[in-house]
Amino acid sequence: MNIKDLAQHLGISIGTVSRALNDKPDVNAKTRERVLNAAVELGYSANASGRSLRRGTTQTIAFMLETGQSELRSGDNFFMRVIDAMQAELDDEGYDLIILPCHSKNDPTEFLKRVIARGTADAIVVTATMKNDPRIEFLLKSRLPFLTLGRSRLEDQHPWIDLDFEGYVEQTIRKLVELGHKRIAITVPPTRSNIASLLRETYERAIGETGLHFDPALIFECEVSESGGNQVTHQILGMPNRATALLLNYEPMAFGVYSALQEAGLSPGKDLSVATLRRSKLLRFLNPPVTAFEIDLKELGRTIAREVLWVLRDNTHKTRIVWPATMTVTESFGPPAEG
Amino acid sequence: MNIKDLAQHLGISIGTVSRALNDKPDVNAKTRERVLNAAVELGYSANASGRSLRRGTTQTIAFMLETGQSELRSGDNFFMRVIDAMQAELDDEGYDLIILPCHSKNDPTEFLKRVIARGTADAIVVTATMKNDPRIEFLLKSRLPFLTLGRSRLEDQHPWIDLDFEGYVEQTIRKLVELGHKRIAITVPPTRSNIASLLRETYERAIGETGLHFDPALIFECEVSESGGNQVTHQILGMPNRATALLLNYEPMAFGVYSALQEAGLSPGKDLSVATLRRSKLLRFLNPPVTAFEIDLKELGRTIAREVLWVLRDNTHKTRIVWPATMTVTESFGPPAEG
DNA sequence: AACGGTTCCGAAAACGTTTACGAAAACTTC
DNA sequence: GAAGTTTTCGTAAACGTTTTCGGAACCGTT
Repeated sequence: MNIKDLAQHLGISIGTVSRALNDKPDVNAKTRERVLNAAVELGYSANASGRSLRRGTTQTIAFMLETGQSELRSGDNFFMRVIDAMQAELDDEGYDLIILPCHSKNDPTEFLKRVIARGTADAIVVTATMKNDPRIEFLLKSRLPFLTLGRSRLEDQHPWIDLDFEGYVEQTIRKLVELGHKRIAITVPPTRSNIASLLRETYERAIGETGLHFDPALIFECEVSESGGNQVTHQILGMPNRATALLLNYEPMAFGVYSALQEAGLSPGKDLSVATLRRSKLLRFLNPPVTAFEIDLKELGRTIAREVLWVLRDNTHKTRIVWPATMTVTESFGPPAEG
Repeated sequence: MNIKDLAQHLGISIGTVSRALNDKPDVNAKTRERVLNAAVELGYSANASGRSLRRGTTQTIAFMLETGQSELRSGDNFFMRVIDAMQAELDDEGYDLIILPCHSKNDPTEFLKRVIARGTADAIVVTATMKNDPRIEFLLKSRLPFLTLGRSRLEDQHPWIDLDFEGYVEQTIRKLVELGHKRIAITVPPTRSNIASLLRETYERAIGETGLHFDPALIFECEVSESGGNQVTHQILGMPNRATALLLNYEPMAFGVYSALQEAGLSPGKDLSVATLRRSKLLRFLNPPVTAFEIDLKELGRTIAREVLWVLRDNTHKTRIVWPATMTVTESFGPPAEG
């Protein structure tokens, strides 16, 4: 089913058929209708390769995610929800979404280079940004419009959307200080991710602003997983002058924290106040419920879609969005245990 | 960076460049090497549209998943893991994997039709099959090679890979009967999915084989979610002659079951034996651990990749794979409570 | 030096579109 | 009814690649 077949079937030229299908002005209303009807009747849809080749555009947005990373495996499918909403929004604009899973064993920059050279997508969204991200440096030099989900060292040079990690750290610390806490611990991923440095910096600043003593020993590099939460809790319990509160950055870690406390005969909110970033359905099964921040993933996905299209159409558009998260304080917060 | 630019830079014709890059026989070893070197040096990679147009093949496998479905939201990212392994395997064979998220608000058959007409992929993997699946009927009429992850009414006419739901139901029932259970309940999704009918049929057959009385009231249609598990447990506890065991089909449901039991002052394994299909990391946080079946998702992903390529290269190849799951019996199984 | 046989390469067609261009036809205006 | 204007359509080039085909260039053999 070519455009040639379709034209032959209608007895007109392929040029006219193409114009009719693409809503070009110079085609008679009658013939346009004939063409449109025949197209749906014969199930014609323009071949993607031919169209892309001629147009130089693929009507496709790529979402690059590095699989094999634990952060993808978020208990409640962070990415699935975002992708879902993105697809819906892009579809409305006539764009396809393709997800490029770049396995962690591959060099992501090489992967990107190939994607660009081959012209698989008109724009790309990259996730899991690092402070120093070679992918971003490469994309900046390339011509491909892109948007990052996460900031970087070069954040003033590229459009990005990121979660409000500062708000998370600041609000929880403020609340904990109100409750009387003096030794507040935080976990950071043991990676070069931008999240890690952002958490560190914000933590130090927020602690300073409250007038508390900043103790680097309260920053725990730990695996972003349930067992990571477990380990860090054991470490805290073994400290001489132990922390009375703990900030997590990945919700499944809370399970590890809770189970470690339980083993020790301690309880969250009494012996250790616990907070985590994203409220997910999973967390319902923690008792007591954990203080967490709600994020509207559906709207986030829609926004990413809209913004990447904006960047695509106007490469001067500067997206700088800190995506809000709203705190819900629960019984996992309480005054610090006596000394 | 065209092939034309590359050829010009080398002072040879584009035909030779193409032949060199594609390992065709009739090109001098020296010039081939020159071409290859220049290609990596200048970062040339053949444009996808041009190549696809000429070749009639896209070197791309599509993985269609319908988002917005609760089953995708599996606690431990069933699909993410499968996709991860698929991508790695396909990459080795020079194929790209693209994921087509078809939002549930769209008509999946229309979606497919467009994908095929536009020629976005050389083959497609469809998931979440239904007993009567219009997508499969459509694909059978089309020329596009495909593989389903899940069986259907037409399972003898198309290649498929599916989980061993029969094994799951049969083995758990046999074990429960050994323990003395007489009233064994099962949950099935309230959809027209093939899984639902497969579970029903196997349940009835397996119950019959053990000589137990088959009671249709022990089949519970319920939401495939935590709250679904919660609701069904409440229903069971309210029954006059209540079930003493429950088979789930989606691991997060176990959380709902456990919490419902806890509210009622009952405990899993003592008052209600509980089993579920897929052991995931999530389940570690259930106490007592739940009897579950392990599935090797990495190998499953690899196998899907290999099989879909096989089907692509030889359309007579008949994939019929029931993917094994191995049971681990835990304290969530026990003899039935006294009556 | 003529000849058959390789080896290598360039020219050109083809894949399915879109679009610039020009021309035919229809319609207006005097 | 001629001239100008508008509407509508066909022709052909172009996008970047692969591949067929034919022919140079080279080799060795007579």
